[in-house]
Amino acid sequence: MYQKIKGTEDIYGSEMKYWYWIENKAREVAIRYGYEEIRTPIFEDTKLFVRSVGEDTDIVQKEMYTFEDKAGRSITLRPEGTAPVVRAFVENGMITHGFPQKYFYIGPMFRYEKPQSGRQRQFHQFGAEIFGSYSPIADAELILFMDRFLKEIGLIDYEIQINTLGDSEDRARYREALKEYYSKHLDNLCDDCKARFERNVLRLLDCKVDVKYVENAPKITDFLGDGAREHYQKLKRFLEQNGVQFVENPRLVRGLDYYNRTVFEVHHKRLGAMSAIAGGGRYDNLIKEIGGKEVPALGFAAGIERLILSLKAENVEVDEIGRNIVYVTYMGGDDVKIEALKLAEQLRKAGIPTGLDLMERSITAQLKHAARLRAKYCVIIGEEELERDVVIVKNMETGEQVEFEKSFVASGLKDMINE
RNA sequence: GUGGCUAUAGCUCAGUUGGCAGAGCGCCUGACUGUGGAUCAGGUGGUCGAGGGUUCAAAUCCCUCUAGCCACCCCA
Repeated sequence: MYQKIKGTEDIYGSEMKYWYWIENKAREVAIRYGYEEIRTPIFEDTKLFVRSVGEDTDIVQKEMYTFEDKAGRSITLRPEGTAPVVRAFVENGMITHGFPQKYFYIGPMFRYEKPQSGRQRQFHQFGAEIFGSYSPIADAELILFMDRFLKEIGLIDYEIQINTLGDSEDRARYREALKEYYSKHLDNLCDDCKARFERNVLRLLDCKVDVKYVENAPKITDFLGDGAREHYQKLKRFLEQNGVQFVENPRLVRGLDYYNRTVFEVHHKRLGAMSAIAGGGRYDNLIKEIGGKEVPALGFAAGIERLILSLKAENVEVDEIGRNIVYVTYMGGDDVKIEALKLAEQLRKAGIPTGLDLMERSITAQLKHAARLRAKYCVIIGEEELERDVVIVKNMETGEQVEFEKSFVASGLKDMINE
């Protein structure tokens, strides 16, 4: 027997309503905020991700699905959504369309990680990007949009954390200071932190073991230049004045290298270790970095699987996916079956979701099946009705039955459904 | 990648010191043959995750692998 690949999921049945719910809300809210959908390929040139996400990041170091195609090109299944959108923006000359530009995407991402609940190797993200604005009003609007989306899918129990990483010069000075500070304690640090010290000092702030050193470590806020400081203060004020609940987390460092200034993460309080349901920030240098002009940008991405876990944790009721409202049942020979097919077709043409027995079961079994599908009405036709050009319409809630002349069934049912 | 727990029917799970593989739910059929959800009766359904080993005998004990879950790592 074949088994699905580790870390992948078949999505069907009672799970599907959550996907419809989130995807529909995502599209609806994004369009309300003036975002256009963009669909980029699922794989890209490996170099795009190495360059944008960062050579030293975990994603590039150990999590990418990279392979050679038949012509020897190095291809990578996208581990995140921003780099492809930026590539498309540059490659298609979208800069000529004027600023700001706002795009959203929904689709699968791939990272080779050890799976557990809320972490798959193929997972799905809803993300959004804004191109062109340096202003903190853009940061504020993006976070408002994300917050609005989370609220409208029904979530309450989450926390938005924000931080600033300053500009690259600020960060360089800060890194120096951190190195100096930690070099004194290097022997006492955990093994992970010793490695981080070499690879990425900022990550030391994330450590849950060496908490006592983190507390006394220098803070980025003391190293900010005027521009970054002002940007951060304005953003906080804009958010506060617009009723966005957030907390500052000076230790918030993100796993992708392209961020500067604003970064944020959203954590759901009822999830376990995989509590980050969304995250993002500003990346003013990325577009230039991968060969475009200097265009400021920012964005966020939310993990759909984790949103679903959050919805379930909060017992949010989501819309059921519509099923058959009407079910056509019949008893008799081929003449009756032909008529049943015609009837079902007529109803469907009229826009009514209609089921039809395909199993040639007894009328009892057909009605039983229709009841189980929670059809509101059954159309019943037999030899008798066929001869008289009528059908029976049965209300499945009340049990009432009425006869309809065949040509009026569709309009009659429509009226009954809409009342 | 490291450590721990787990894997039995479509789903949730029971299966004692090794001795004929079970229940509930679901699904199907029927309850005087042209009328549904309740009830009742019957039925369908398992390579006991895979492979090997020990044994007269393995779902049960041992080994390897695979997958899932939890924590770490990191992130969506």
